[in-house]
Amino acid sequence: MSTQERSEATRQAILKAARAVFLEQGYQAASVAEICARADVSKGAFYHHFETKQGLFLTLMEDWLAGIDRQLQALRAEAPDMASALLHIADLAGEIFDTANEQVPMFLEFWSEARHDRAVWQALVEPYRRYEAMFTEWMKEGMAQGAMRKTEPRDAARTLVALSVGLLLQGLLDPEPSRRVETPRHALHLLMDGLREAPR
Amino acid sequence: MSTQERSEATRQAILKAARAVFLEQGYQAASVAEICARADVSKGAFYHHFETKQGLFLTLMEDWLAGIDRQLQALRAEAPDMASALLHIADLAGEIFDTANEQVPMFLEFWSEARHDRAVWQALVEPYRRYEAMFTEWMKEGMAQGAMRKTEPRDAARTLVALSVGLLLQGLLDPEPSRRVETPRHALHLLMDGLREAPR
DNA sequence: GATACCATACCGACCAGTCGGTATCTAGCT
DNA sequence: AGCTAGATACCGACTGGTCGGTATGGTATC
Repeated sequence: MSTQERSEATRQAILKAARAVFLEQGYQAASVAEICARADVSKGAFYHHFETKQGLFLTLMEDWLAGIDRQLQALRAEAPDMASALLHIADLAGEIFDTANEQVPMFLEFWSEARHDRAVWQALVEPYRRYEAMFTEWMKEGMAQGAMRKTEPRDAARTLVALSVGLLLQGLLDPEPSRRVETPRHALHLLMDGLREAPR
Repeated sequence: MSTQERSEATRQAILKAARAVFLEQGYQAASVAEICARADVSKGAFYHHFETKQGLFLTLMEDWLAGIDRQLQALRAEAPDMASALLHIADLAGEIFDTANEQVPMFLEFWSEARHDRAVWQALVEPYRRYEAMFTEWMKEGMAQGAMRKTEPRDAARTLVALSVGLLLQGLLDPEPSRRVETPRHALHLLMDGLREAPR
């Protein structure tokens, strides 16, 4: 293995260990020493690869957000037709949410740290605004294509996001996986019914 | 002021200061010394009134949960008729959520700490289950009274809770208060439309 | 004089980050 | 090919400081 490859491997080992320790103990409680021990790496190596503990945390967050970006882009590419997409999204919701659930604890960790750390806050809010804008566009398309009734697209998008976030967090409280699949499916159906056509 | 009163005042001062410091810095980062300084009280006083830092945190959480309990009981007492309650809840949602928003940061603090602390976790999950059961009952009543269409009441309740939690967290990201009022109103309307009668 | 209430000094553990040093590799020169 | 200067990757002891919690003592109230 070349030096470069070894270096990259060390870096990845640190990132992996850090993710685990942050999840177990939380960002604040996690110690650099333990991350190093878990990665089987010295403190020198740690500070060679990362500026500070916060810097490492931000790197982790950027990687995570990049993953979300990719998933969303893929989702959009797969279903260019909003009408059919919205019809099926509720049926898929169960699965989607069950897989996403692994990442939720880290998401919570990012969020709660963001509340007390300017840099983390910035790095989290900016993508959130992007996602909100993106979903709003989707909603507009859905309305234009007649797949859903006309309402404030931005509020509709925010509602979808809020419900998703709520469902994911709810999943954390639930030990039984069946509810983590069924409730989102049901929930998205309910919301989509409300979004489809005015009843009454 | 009697000794008892003074003692109680000290206790309350500590609780108040602790709330502020926990909100500003988070549970882990908050130091007992700073809480004492903020409450203008010595460390001796602190450890006279509370077992540990965690004990204080749990007390804070119990008080907070007791407040929720009271609010929910009041809500239920005010609207014994589920049919009309569900019809109006969406219109009221904006206000409700705007007032509730002050408490959300503390809620997040409880939740994220619960992920890493057994005792906190237990103290948080148990009431959550109670609330879920309570909402489920409300949904059942709503269905029995013909105010909403028949679906899984438990999933419907969980959906309502999830959406609420999501909206509250979303409010944290939003600096402009108008969205904090409008989005919940809109969101609850959408969900209630889905809950009312099957469209298609 | 017993007890509840509070103050202060202090302890051992721990923590993020530093720093002097080593080992390995690469580039350029001869 | 052999040699060397410098860069890169890494090591681990150490520092200055903070933390939660305790031990001990004082004082006002019952």
